[in-house]
Amino acid sequence: MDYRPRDIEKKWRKYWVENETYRVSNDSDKPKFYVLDMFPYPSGAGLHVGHPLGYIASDIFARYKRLRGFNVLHPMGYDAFGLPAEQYAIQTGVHPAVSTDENIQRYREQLDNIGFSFDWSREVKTSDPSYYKWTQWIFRELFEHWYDKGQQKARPISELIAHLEKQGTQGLQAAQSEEISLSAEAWKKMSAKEQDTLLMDYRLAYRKTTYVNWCEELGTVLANDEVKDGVSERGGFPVERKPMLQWSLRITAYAERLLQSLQTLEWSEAMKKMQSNWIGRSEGAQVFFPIQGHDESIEVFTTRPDTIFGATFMVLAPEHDLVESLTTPDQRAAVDAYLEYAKSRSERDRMADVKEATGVFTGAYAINPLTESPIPIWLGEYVLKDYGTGAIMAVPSDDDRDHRFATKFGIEIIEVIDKSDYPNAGREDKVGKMINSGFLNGMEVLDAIEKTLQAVEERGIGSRRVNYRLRDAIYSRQRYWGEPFPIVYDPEGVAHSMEISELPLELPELEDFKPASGGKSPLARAEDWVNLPNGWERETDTMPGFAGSSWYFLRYMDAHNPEEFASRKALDYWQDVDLYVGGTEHAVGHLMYSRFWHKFLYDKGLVPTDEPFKKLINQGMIQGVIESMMMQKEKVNGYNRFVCADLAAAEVDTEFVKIPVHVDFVQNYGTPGSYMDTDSVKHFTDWRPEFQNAIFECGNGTYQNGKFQPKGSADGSYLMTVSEVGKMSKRYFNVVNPDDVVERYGADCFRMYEMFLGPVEQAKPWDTKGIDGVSKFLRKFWGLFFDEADALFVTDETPTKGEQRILHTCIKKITDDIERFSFNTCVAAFMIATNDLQKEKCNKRAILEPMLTLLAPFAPHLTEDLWHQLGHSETVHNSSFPVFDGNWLIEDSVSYPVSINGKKRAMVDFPMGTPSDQIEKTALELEEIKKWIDGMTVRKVIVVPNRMINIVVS
RNA sequence: GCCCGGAUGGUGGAAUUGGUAGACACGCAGGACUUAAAAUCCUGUUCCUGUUGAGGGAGUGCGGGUUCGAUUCCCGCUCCGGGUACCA
Repeated sequence: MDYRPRDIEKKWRKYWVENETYRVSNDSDKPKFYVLDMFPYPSGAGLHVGHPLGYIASDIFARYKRLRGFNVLHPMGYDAFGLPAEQYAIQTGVHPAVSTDENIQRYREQLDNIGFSFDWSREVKTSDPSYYKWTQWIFRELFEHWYDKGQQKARPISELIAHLEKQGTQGLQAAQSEEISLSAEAWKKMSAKEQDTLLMDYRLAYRKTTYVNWCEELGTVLANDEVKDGVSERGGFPVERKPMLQWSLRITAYAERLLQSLQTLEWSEAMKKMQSNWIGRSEGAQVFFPIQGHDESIEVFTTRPDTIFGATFMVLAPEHDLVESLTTPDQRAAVDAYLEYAKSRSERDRMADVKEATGVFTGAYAINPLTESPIPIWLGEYVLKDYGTGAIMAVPSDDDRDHRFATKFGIEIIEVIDKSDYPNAGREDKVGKMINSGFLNGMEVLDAIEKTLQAVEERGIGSRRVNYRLRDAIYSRQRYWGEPFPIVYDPEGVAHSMEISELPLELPELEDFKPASGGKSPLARAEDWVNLPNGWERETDTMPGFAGSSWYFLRYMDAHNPEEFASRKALDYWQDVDLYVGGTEHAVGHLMYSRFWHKFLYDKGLVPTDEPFKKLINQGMIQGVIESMMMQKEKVNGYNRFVCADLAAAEVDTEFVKIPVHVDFVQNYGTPGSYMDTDSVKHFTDWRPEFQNAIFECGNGTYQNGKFQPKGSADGSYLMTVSEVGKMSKRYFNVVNPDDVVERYGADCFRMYEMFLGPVEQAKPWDTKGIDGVSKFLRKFWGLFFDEADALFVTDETPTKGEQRILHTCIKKITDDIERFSFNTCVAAFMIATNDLQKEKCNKRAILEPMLTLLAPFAPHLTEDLWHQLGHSETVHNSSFPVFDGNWLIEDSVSYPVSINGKKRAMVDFPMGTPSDQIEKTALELEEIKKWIDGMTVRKVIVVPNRMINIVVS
């Protein structure tokens, strides 16, 4: 019987669906294991061969765990809200729900084609009201809670109100936007609106005016990680800073816990580092600098309190609250001009010229609290409103930016650290001895920091303080295709959360998805929906992309529960995700927000664990080969002119642009010798008719309008192209669809080839060339079960020791390698075992059957087919993984390499357990060894039992 | 700039605790089968040197170090990939 992947794969996929083979129960005596893939956004482009890499790895692991006796949860679903569908709707009028569903269907077909073991009965979709009901519900919970820094947990807002009524803000340790001090009487006297505003300072989901990344083109606000280099990540449109009233989530309340519990996670160090950098904890001091002639003082945060004697000026952010009152009349004009300038500067401008200091003097002076000398107060855009206190004490002697500023504006610089003992130390290095610093003189920097902290606290001019770079997450989007906020405003403008019984609040139907006027969401146009009969109004913003994906892994545990986001029983059984597989691009976005939400739910006692994802594996990107031709920028006599890459390099004065070419047209693509022959050029001009009359010039001659004019005896075009490795994308014409590979080689082959390409975590270019090796292997493996006449031929004879050794070597290797996520070496091990068994002409059931189970996670279809051919009526995927027996691997003898000074010179066999001294003696007497030690002195002989022998001579 | 990764044959990669560098594949070369081709199978394939054979030398980005022994550990560089940035 021939191996025909197309037939058997279809057959068994149908069988698995009909038999609900991958359906998982929440009721099981088996230990649980939760394997999760990162939520895909179903884009219109469908899957390319890079996407399934992680899914294949996790599928292998899930199937392996199942065979090892675990009850494995391995679900899949869709992050279905998002900008692209909405942009598409604006362009075409197709409702985002419709295009999203089409895309999902396409994804599903592509995923099904690869033979994954997902339990599709648990599929979730974030845009489904039965799902986003619970996204809204969690938001509502966040709105109804504040964070108690004393107890280190979230508490209900009602308890905060009770506290305020009883004793005002006294004794309150809360995470908040601005520190407030208030008496109980003052609280009680406040209007409802005033109380609402005050509570917003505490709520975990709150509304306030923030400077946001406003993108005019998209008509919406973007999160920091949706902005790259000052333009929107999607579409590349300009982004500017704009103050707007926005919903935010107080993730900063959890900064310390998010940082601390990173240590408990099995994530790559790189990943943890990225998160801890993002949180950006720094220890230092909060110090108050009195202002000359004012009651107020300026609060700064510094990590270098030791340098305070060198603080010769202060700098405030242009947006700082005190700017108005500090500015003196004669500086007024200059300050106003600077503020005008600062406002015009977008984030992008600021980034562009980081090196150039700008600023203006306010005319006011502060008093350095330690030197007691007056120091000038400046404004400068290098000080950021949102970081620390929005004001700094500037120490030009020990800070590069302060130094640049002081040099430019002629401000005094006092050296406070003698670094003569550290000739290589830079300005900001924390080394050296204190000078010109009063009571600190003579101390080492680190001691001086501690001493200053003490002094600052003793004198009551400040205190120790920990600062975080992490900012609260802006949670409003002025879009249609997202979760509506479960918030209504009364006529006073006070925000109220909707009753749980009123959820889900569904999106209203709209005809037109363009943003409404005044930077408002398209929802504002659904007046019937916005305006409630009682005169109240709905919030018209919607939630951002990360809302639905911040908790989806919990919903899979109990995907259709209408009463709760997941039942207590399901949560207690599944606990958390044991293995999470996905790309690094979510390092600080999704992974940070999910951890934050999870900790909040944990505080509420709603989930049993403090962290959602125990182990994380990051799959590398599969890249594509990008082939381009060099085209002269200017047309020549009205024709486009393409030239060979070599010629283009020689014509230094001519400007060229790279025109990407479909890789299929290019000969030897992906190599330095890639080129377009005459046929390729013809294909190209057929494909891109706008270049029909173009000139194609190479060393061999010139091609135009279907004719090749050779130079000399050349017989065709040899137009060199430029090869690069990069993103697989439509615009480079290098996208490879997994469906095409599966059609040609079968899903089992595709799965194994993706794994064989290299370590999962490493980025690598896709190249179909090597796939034949895997395809041959699968045929060979199949062939083990059949005789020359292609009839099934498997016997019940007792296997030989050699056959057992092949099997058990393979079991050990596969088990070890799956456990350490080394799937490429697994494939190699299967190849070795198959080659060896073929040589032995092994057809014993006792060997071949365990081999099937071993291979089942990798090649689920082929193994299922052979398993049934062997007479089983149950699926191979519910059989049990073969047990390794080390006894079969015990050898009678060991081959030792014999080295002279670490270089291998001979091999010699010894019976197992030969004593070292005898090994040493025999080794020294070997013919091949003697000639190396003749005339030399043997200094030492090292014998590592069962490993090697090294003879040291001189 | 700072923080992480990485660099091994013509190519993808292997070497798990410091112990035989190049497993397993691709490609290439030669051979078998075939009228022929495809498919399949066999042999060879790090480089240099050696007419064959045997042998010898070099070799894991570069330069040094530790060690009997280094792809693996340490120090200093180069290049590539990713993250991040007036962060006080």
